[in-house]
Amino acid sequence: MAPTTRTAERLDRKTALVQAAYRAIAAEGFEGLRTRDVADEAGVNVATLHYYFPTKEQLIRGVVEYTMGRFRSTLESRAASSDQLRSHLHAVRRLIKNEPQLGIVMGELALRSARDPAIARIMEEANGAWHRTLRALLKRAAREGSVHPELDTDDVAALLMATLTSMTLPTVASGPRIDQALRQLERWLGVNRSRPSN
Amino acid sequence: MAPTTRTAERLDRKTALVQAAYRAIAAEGFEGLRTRDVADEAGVNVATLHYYFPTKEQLIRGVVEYTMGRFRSTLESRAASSDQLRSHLHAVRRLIKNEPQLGIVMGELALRSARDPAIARIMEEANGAWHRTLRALLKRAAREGSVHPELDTDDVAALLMATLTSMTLPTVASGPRIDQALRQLERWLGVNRSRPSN
DNA sequence: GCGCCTCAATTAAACACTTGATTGACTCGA
DNA sequence: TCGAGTCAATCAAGTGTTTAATTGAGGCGC
Repeated sequence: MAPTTRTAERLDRKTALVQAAYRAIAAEGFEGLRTRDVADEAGVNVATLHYYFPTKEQLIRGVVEYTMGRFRSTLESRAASSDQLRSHLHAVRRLIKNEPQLGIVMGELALRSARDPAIARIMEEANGAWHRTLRALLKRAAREGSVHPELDTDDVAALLMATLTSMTLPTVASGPRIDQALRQLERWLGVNRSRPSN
Repeated sequence: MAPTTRTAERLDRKTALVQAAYRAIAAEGFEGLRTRDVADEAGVNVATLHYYFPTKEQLIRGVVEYTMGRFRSTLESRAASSDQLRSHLHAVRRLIKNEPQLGIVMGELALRSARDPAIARIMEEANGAWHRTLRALLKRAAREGSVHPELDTDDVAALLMATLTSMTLPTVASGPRIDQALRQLERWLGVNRSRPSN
């Protein structure tokens, strides 16, 4: 159970602190983020938190990295064949459904990016990559004939992103409407299972 | 310049406080909402704020009402004829574009609704009304032949809401992608101006 | 008109508690 | 012994809320 080396221990503790902060933000928002609570949750003293993260700001940076990493790993899903597009949509939806905290924290970060240039830059970068990924998936699907070849891939990718991003808002994510929205997207794309392609 | 009656004066001051809080939330989020700052911004003493709003919580309630009212007045737009749908989409987009604060505060409220049942209830109610409005617009458009008659109006309405709601997130609202997304929606709906209907 | 009272509105100054950050001592493995 | 890691205790600056006092407009008897 105990880590073998100092370095691993140190990593463990840092990660534990970041994850505690992540959970705190998910539960109470940035509004309710308290260094004491995070330290308690991680089972250490406040001073220990400040040993690893000199300022609260740097702890937040850690949460940003952790959160984006969590999300990125889903985006890089290596689905099999032609319906990569469909599986991508479902993967994102499943991710938020299985871990609602991730959606909430992403939402908090998105809102914070309006006041925090560092976060804004990171989010913009990630969104750019996401947009390119989606556009590539759409182009391939168009080439393979599973979606209409004359779709404006830029615009469709933007629409997919907007819809998926709206899941970070509890008012959207909680009800049944997000599933309805995704279903309609699949219908229009022609990638829904019941009516395979045309 | 001076209000004529006591009641009007009182209303003015309450409104001034609510609007100051509204601006504070837009600028700093709930995280940065301070009663002193709000009072200062409204040009009164902190105690005066608490004279009108016994607790910070009740001040926030005031902001919720104010914000939802602002949004509702746009939803009830009485556009002319068949392209009510299109004009509704544009009205919402224009609203957020002209007053970015509204989008940000709505986003903050949406996130807060995860921890505040009172806000959750209000937002859910508003979303229900919005969904019904959109569905009605879609059904009328289908009857009039401007959109495909076999669309699942529930699902399309949900998709429209998700896309529009994503505008409350700065990461979406700031770039050009939200306009691309809306353009694509109009294309699929068949309500875009360049290719009127089919 | 004039003195007296009432009361809504407003304020300066606390009050009680929180919060991010620091300090200095202690632990314990290498 | 040395130093990375940890903690109890502490600090300065907030932070929502309250209190006690002041102001000034309106009512009323005279």
